[in-house]
Formats: sequence, C-alpha cells, structure tokens
Amino acid sequence: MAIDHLDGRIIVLLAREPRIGVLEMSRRLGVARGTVQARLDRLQSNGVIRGFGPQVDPAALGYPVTAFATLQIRQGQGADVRAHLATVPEVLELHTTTGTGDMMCRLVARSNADLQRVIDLVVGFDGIVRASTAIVMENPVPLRIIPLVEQAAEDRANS
Amino acid sequence: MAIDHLDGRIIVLLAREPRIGVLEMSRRLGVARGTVQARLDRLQSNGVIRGFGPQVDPAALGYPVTAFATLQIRQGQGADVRAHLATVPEVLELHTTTGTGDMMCRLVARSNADLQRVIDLVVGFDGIVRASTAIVMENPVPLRIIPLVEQAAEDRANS
DNA sequence: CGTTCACTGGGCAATATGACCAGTGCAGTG
DNA sequence: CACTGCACTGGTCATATTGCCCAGTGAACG
Repeated sequence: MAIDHLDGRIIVLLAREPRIGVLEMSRRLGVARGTVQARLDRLQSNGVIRGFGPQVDPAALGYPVTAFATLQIRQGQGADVRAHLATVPEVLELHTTTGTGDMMCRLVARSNADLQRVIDLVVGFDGIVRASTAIVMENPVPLRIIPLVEQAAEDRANS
Repeated sequence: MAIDHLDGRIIVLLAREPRIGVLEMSRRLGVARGTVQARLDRLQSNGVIRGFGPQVDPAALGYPVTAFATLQIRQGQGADVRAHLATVPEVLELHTTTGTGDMMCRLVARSNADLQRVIDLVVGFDGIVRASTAIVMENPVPLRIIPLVEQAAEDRANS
C-alpha cells in the first residue's frame, strides 16, 4: 500500500518518460533490472499503477470545450441516472458527492453551442431535477500525479 | 485533427490492452505493422495521444478521499492563487471556470480529517475569498475516453 | 542461529523494435 | 486522360529488449 522511495522514483521516471522500458529504467536508477521488474509487478498488483493506457486529449479529438456539471437527483433515481450518464460518450467521468449537488460530472463538447446539446442530453432524463454547469476556461494545473507520488514516497521515508 | 476509423480502433485497442505493442496490434487490426506505426506517430504528433504515462490510483497510494472544491478568488489575484495551488501536491488538477466559482480543483486526502488539513492549505491563502467543497462518495463512471473516441471515429466515418 | 526475503549480476532464447525498401492502389490535379 | 503524391502492403535487416532462469549476498526477523 505505502510506497518507498524507489517505488516513487520508478513512478516518476515512468511518468516523465513513459517509453523507456525496464532495462533503461534500471540503468538510470542504478539498480538491477530484476528489481525494477519486481517493483513494477508489485505496484501493478497492488493497484497503485492501474495501467499504461494512452492519454487522449479530447481537444485534439475535436472536443475543445470542457465543463463540470453539478446535478440534483430525484430521490431514489440515482441508479437510473448513473446508467443514463454512462451511455453518453461526452460524459468523461461521474462522481456522487456530498454537498449541494448529488452528482458531479465532467463533460466535453465540440463547441459552446454543442455543449448545449450535450447538456440537454445529460439533463433530459427524468431523474434529474436540476443541473448547474461551469464551463472550463483554462486549465492551469492539468491532471497530475507526480507531486503526490513524491510526497507519498517522502512520507514513507520519514516514518 | 479528426480521426478515422482505424485511428479509433488503434486507440481503443491500446486503451484496453496497453502492453500489446505495435506488432501485435497490427496483427489484431489486420493491417501492416508500418501502418500502425505511422498512425501512432501521427496521433502522437497531432497531440491526440499525449503519452502513455502510468495511471496511478491515489487511493492505493494512501489518499482514498477525493473532493472537488469551488473557489472564489479576489479580483486580480488569479495568478497568485494558481501558483499557490500548483505547489500543493494534493491538488491533482485545477481549472478556471465560468459560473458561481472562479476556479475548481480536484483534491485528494488521506482521510476526511486529513481533508480538513488540505482544505486549510488550499484556502489559507490570501487571494481566496471563499471555498465550497464537495466530497466524492462514489465514482460510478471513472475517467474514460473510449466512448468518446468511438464516437469521434464514427463522426468522421459518416462525414 | 537459521530462515526468509529482496536485491544483485549474470546468461539465455525469443521477440519486438526502428529503419529501411520496392511495389500497389487510389484520389486529386493539370 | 496521364501524372503525381500519398498511404498502405509485405518484406528484410541489425539491434535492443523482454521474460525467464540461476546462484550468491546481505539484512531483517523469529
């Protein structure tokens, strides 16, 4: 569960240069190849590393508009709404939350006009009472994991 | 910019089985290896595929709590706030948005109690007027891209 | 003290990689 | 119509990497 310093270095190295391979990694980290391999296997079976899927940029796919929608759900309709939203490709992720809304989802669209279509698609479902949408203008900090990994490795080292 | 059907199949295949390699892909898709290689190169230089970084699960790292925070910023302090948030490892991403808040960020924490520490860290900064936080309970649709890629490939085919 | 465990450093065959090449079918252009 | 550029095919080649094996070492632990 907790990762040590070497694990941290492996993940960070992999995040920075995903294509380098186990052998090159072992060279850079100054450890035996088998060690890196064993660590990687462990990290993957631990679930710390879920996989190495391609990181696709929706903007480059023709979906440059991102928005977050907060949804209020009619009591007892949660499961239906989830199933509904799972069928909409423009819904990139969905969370159930505490707070003013019941759910929060990330949407993408081809344009601001197209966002209207997507929102209609999302909201035009019986169990959804109300939706409030925030359009993303800029993304100063793109989804990242390196700082957290470094901190987790540090915490482990200091304990 | 737009992707065709083969591009779509490459991305989906890669998303499902990231480790398979170009040769195996060409076998499965029934095209020559050089073709897959050329397509991949093109997708990467297009920016459609940003990379193949490891997908790290914060929960497995010891950060099982996720939250979204909506921030209101004092006029003109935007840049300072961004710089501040970029230094907090628990801030996994940050967006500037329209709507009631000025910014929206995704946070993780070691526990609900630890979330308080993270929020204090985030909010304890001069330019931030107010923050409202929604804790994630469940994640019915984890961040995904396959349905969108398939739709983008379809759209291209039909045009 | 003995055992277990992770790591080292090495060797092996099998495989994938990047780099080429000539040939082919197709779409668009003059 | 002929020409040209382009993407794809199917093949080769040398090189690098992979997955797998092994014995030996050092540290932690009961």
